[in-house]
Amino acid sequence: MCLKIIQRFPLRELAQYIKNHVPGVGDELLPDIEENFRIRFLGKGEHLIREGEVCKNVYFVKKGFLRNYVLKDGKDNTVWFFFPSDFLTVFDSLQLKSPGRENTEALSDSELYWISLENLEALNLKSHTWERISRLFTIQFALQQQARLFMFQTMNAEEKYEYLCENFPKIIQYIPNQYIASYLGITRETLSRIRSRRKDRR
Amino acid sequence: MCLKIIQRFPLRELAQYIKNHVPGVGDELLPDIEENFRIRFLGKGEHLIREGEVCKNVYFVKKGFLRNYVLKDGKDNTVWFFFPSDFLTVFDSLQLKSPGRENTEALSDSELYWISLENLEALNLKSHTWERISRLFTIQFALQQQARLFMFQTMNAEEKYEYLCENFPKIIQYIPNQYIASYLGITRETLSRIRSRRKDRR
DNA sequence: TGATTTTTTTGACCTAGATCACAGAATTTT
DNA sequence: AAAATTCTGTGATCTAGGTCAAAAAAATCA
Repeated sequence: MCLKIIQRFPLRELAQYIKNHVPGVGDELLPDIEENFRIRFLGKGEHLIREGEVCKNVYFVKKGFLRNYVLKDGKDNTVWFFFPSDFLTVFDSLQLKSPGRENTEALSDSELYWISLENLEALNLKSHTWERISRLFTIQFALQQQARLFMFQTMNAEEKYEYLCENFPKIIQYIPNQYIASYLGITRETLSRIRSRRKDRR
Repeated sequence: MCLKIIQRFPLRELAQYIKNHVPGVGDELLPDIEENFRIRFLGKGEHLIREGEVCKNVYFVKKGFLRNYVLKDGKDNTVWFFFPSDFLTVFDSLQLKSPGRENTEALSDSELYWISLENLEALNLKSHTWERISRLFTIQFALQQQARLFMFQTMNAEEKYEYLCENFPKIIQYIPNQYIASYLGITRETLSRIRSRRKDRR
């Protein structure tokens, strides 16, 4: 009885998050969650995923913040930042079961829950509800990608930074400028100049 | 009996496409497809969707090719091209039920099947199989967005064009260069110079 | 088929943002 | 707290790709 409570306790963020984001879903998921998710700790600076690996898991950030990046011609391109209550994976590697180009680095001490794709797909096959949950989170991912693509296709350096300030204040607040620049596809120097011009204007 | 065959006939591309792309799915979908999809014709140059509208349907291209584009500061940004057997919608507008920024233009006389999101969601709710089909096609969409984003973040003009030639020869083959340029986020002039340099080299 | 419109190419120039090179601030380590 | 490292800011240049203009080629129309 007491053990049961202790077991459940660590996964409450995840269960709560799903309940908040998928209408009509309740506590019936808890047993599946408990059986299938595990926890993993990462120290600041440690890597969770390296390019060339096939990513076989989906992670959920309990604590900390992390960054996915791709190296191309020695240049560091930040793909995404992850904060508590974000799902983290290398989407193409996971879905295509092929080696990925992305690396995942912990920017602070972090705690993650994770499930293997194999187990997640078993849940999706077994239960319409899990299939629906997976679909809804895939929609969220697709919406993020689409919005970011729109940013890259239509905005200049300054507009991209403004967009970030308005829509992702958490990134501005917690992430070092060098990574923000690499996330926006501009150099540290350009970002620095944008920031100082911006300060002048007010 | 004969009527039934006639009714079914026009939707065979769609049913076949789903069967080809979703493992373990067979003819049991046909009644749902017949009941929920309608056909629509568009002449070359006609618009299917205008910015500012809430897109409430998902389309499937039976014949022709089309283009989604966004206008920003008078500049035309091509978002995507659609060919036979592609699904077409304005994803964010559809999912968020909010006015979209995209326009859809037929680049040739076209025929589309379409279903309302309302009816599609009813199928998703009623049937685990439809939920799965929807999830798998959402994954495909997300993969496309991710790959395109990678292109924008990491490639220069010439690399983007090479990437297109290798991965989307259909676009090179059928689409006027001005739209290819706008799809790559470069000017017609730059594309023209890349193409002539390329011709020189061989 | 020739006339008109649209698209593509080519050249001369320009500019947003990159690169290079340091100096000053912050962090982190000892 | 001093030393070492890692970040951020600023100036001087450079360059990929944009802009403008006008000709050549291709597609559409009558």
